[in-house]
Amino acid sequence: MEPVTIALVDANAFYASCIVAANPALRGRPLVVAGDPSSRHGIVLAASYEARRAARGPIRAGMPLGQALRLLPRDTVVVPPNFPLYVEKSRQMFAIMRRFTPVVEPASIDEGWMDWTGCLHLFGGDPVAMAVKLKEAIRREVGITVSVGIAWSKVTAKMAAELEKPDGLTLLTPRDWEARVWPLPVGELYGVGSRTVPKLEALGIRTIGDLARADPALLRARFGAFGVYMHLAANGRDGGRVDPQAHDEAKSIGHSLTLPVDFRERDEQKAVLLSLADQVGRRLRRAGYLARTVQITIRDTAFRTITRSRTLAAPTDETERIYATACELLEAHWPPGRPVRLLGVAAQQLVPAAGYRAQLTLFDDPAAVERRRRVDRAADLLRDRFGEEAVIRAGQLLSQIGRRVLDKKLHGTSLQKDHLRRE
DNA sequence: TCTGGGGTCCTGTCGCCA
DNA sequence: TCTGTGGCGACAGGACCC
Repeated sequence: MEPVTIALVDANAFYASCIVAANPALRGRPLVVAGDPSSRHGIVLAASYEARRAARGPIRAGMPLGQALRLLPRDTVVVPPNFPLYVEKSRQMFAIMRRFTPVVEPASIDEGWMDWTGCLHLFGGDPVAMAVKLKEAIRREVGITVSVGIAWSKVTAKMAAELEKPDGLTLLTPRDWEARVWPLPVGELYGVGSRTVPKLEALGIRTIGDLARADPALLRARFGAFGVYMHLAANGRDGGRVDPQAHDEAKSIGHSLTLPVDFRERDEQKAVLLSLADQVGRRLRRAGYLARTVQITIRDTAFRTITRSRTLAAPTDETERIYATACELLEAHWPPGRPVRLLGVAAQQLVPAAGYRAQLTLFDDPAAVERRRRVDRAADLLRDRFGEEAVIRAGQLLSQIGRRVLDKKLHGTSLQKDHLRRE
């Protein structure tokens, strides 16, 4: 029998819980965290359990705010997101988890896996006793509740945590798996989303149990490697191991922004790209990476999204190069005058900057490289000292777009992933 | 109803090259 | 020299997660 020593800790309605922890007067009231609909950011990021219980239908993250409010009671409190607060609460939560074991793998800002194999003896070998202590410490010190699932692998622990929310504690053994997990709809399995469910149903697979009993050869033929994963996961044999280093190396760094109104003018579009490239470059430099590839994302008024990328002659962390490449991609793939709803810039194919920089001048005019580096370094220093708004690039000022448009969403969200990586 | 922003991983296609 | 093949990187898109 597999040892039951893998835990998943999942903060409940995390953004909403953080707001309540910081403003106890809101406790017990239906509350949703949502962006501003007037700038087309009006979707639900989180809903408190009071709100979910009081609603006349399911309230899900990602739902348009207007739609949610029609289901919610009139006295629902709508609050804007506060990303620095979430980052701080998340740091506190993971610090507590690491007091119990160093083997912690963050999955996102609000959940992470733990491997208790080496520390369970400190709690008399009782995983439930350990989970009780952990939940109590997080509740007392962070002011939020978490659901803990304990099982024998990452996916089984995740499924265990999903069985009881909020403030749950579920220990799942291989013996329980069939009885408790197999009856669930197949879309409840971690990794099976809304696109896959209809395809599985077309094969007569409606529950996780159906999936577990399905012919693995059929699943492989229909879904490839993903089919193999689904079959193993449905049988509780995903084999996932907790890897504390899993997020130490970033694979991409990107920013995107839904514009308050569609932008037609090239100047306006480029001003947005500059702001996004600036943010991406700053994060690259801060994290010590160079990017080989620059990708842009464009979403049109009909919500169709394209991505276009270019691999550079030499990797870079310079704002100006990232911006120039983003502009080239825009010019090459988006006709002038065509309106844009969203723009994004991402750095991919990252390599550590240490030890690489000396080679860069082989590809470029050394004086120009040095000048750009000094501009970036000066801007970074000013922002470190005086805040993100201390430096605005000329291209942004010259455009007709107000700072309001560019700044609001860009800062803060980038912290979500960076803080998961240990310095 | 009117649709955010941050990511990761996988797959298919195409061109290049041995 | 011609043709086939297989590996690989670049590129684009899709699906999923919170």
